[in-house]
Amino acid sequence: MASRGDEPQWLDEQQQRAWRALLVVLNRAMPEIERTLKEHDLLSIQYGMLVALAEAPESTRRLSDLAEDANMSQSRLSHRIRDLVENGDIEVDNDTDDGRVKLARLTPKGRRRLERLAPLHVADVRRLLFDHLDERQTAALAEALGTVAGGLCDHDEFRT
Amino acid sequence: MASRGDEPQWLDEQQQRAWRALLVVLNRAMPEIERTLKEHDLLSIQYGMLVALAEAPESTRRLSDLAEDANMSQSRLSHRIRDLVENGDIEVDNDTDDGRVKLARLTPKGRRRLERLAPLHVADVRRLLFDHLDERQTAALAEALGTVAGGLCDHDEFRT
DNA sequence: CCAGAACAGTTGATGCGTCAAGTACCATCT
DNA sequence: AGATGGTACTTGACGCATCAACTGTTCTGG
Repeated sequence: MASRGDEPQWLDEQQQRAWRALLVVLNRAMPEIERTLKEHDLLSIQYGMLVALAEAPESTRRLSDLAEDANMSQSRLSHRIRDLVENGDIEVDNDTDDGRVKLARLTPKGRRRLERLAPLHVADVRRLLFDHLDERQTAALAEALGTVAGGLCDHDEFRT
Repeated sequence: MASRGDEPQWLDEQQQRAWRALLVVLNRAMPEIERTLKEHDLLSIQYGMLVALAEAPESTRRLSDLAEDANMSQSRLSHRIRDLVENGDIEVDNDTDDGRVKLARLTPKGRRRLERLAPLHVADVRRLLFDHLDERQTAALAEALGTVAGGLCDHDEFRT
């Protein structure tokens, strides 16, 4: 561990390198990935919603859980789910147990759409990120980012 | 499932883990970092512009180079630089050599602003990312992301 | 030279994300 | 039962990013 200083605590050289590289990845790779999805009339946040539903039991999730998955506000979810419903990819029903809750369900049409898009999306991710990395680097990346992600989610659970 | 050369090429388990963790980092850490800057009336893209200028010789860069740094469109830069100019953090002058070009220069006021904000920004980055990682993980992250970033920039330079 | 292409930057319209305010429902306590 | 507070979701306004269209400047080939 670095010196637990009282001073501003700058980033050391490794941290600086990692941080700047992360920003480059965000600024270069992400827009391109988004672009491919947008050519098929989906935002990446909507793609994520379809994936979350496809992986859920009964292809169904509460809207608030769906929002939590992607760390997005309920407002944003409400806005972005409209298109998916109008397009017939998702159906939304009131929960019979709790009148406040609504349940989103992936329709067969939505699933087909996801299955059609997934290979294109994965191809982007591979081309932009993983084609540059060997197995060792990929494992190291998964471990480091996984640790950070775990920390972020734990930390979030303590928030009020 | 035979491995024929023309099938979709899914992500293997490590890649899947790395990719999902990266998305979590983006969705959780980045908004929080942005939030701190916004409390001081700066977008993170504007913070990046100030940093780029502070590191440039004469604290000066061409607008188009500034846009290239952050991989943003000239249009976006044009919109976002307005506030910085109006606020006196940056001054913009025509290049005497090339009538098309404008040069952005960080003012002393802008530099003070940056120096005031940097510690807060770094504290966020440390808290959200690097406090979760030991030295080995940080080095691995820097190496892997650095490789990806290098690949992205090289690839970009070949585009036209 | 000069015509066209390429480069540098700006502007305005449109769509998405954020925020504040609102409706509706449920849980708890007295 | 009624009051209070918390949860789930929607809506509309506003700010930022994207895109297309535009002005103005420099470069290039004939």
